[in-house]
Amino acid sequence: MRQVHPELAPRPGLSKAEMESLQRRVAETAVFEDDLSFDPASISLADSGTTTLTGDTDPPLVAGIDQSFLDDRAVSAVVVLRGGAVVERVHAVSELDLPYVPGLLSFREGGPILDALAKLDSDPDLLVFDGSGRVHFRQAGLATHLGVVYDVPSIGVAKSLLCGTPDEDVDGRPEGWQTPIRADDSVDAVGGHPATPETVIGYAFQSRQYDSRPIINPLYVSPGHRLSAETTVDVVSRLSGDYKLPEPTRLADAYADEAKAQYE
DNA sequence: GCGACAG
DNA sequence: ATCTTGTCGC
Repeated sequence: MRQVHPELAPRPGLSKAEMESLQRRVAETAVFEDDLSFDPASISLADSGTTTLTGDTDPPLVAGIDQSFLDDRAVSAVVVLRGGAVVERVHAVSELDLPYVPGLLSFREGGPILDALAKLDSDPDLLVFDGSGRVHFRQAGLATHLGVVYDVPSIGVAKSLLCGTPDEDVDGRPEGWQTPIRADDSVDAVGGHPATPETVIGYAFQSRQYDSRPIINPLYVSPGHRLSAETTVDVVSRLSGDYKLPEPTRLADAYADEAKAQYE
């Protein structure tokens, strides 16, 4: 996978103001509408090989990315799926330069993730990140930032909401439920277009809800790059298996822990 | 000053 | 994110 915009890659040593201005450039470059090389409906977790008889084609390559941490090092893991089959796994251990600061996550975790993605042989059609995409103060969260660097369709899947306002109360919703997340005052304009409450920057999505106890919180999904908010939820639902997190993310999460164990 | 915040 | 025992349920 080649970086189309290496000049926009998160790099260490920038001041807070420089990081924010780089994020504004990323947001200007990002495309929040569908520009895909595959049909979203072809996304599936079913193991479907090529069926010459019907002319079926292989499902798209989807990469799940997640990290685990040791002291001041990050273990970045990437798991690539084609349908429900794992076709490649890579990981990288990198030194962390910055602390976690809300809104600047891509500068702490982005570099380490690029280290892992550089080891990838396959060329994913879609990147699924653990964190926000467009749901971000400058509409340039981790998923947007790295998706733009590679100019590959990307999605952000977060377990909590960074900013924006859900249309409806998200508590105790049934499986499959979803509601738009709209821009609020904390979300900056992009491309001369102000971010108004009409701007849908993501969706709250209840991927799972077990009959029993603890009410499960919804996922907060948002476009990273080259997908609309609507297609983003659709794709995440297609990538959902038996757990709360979409399968690529869940497998990357497990692999990050597995790899981490080798270094401690 | 208050609020409030991905991983 | 990470530190952690037990506990409920399929």
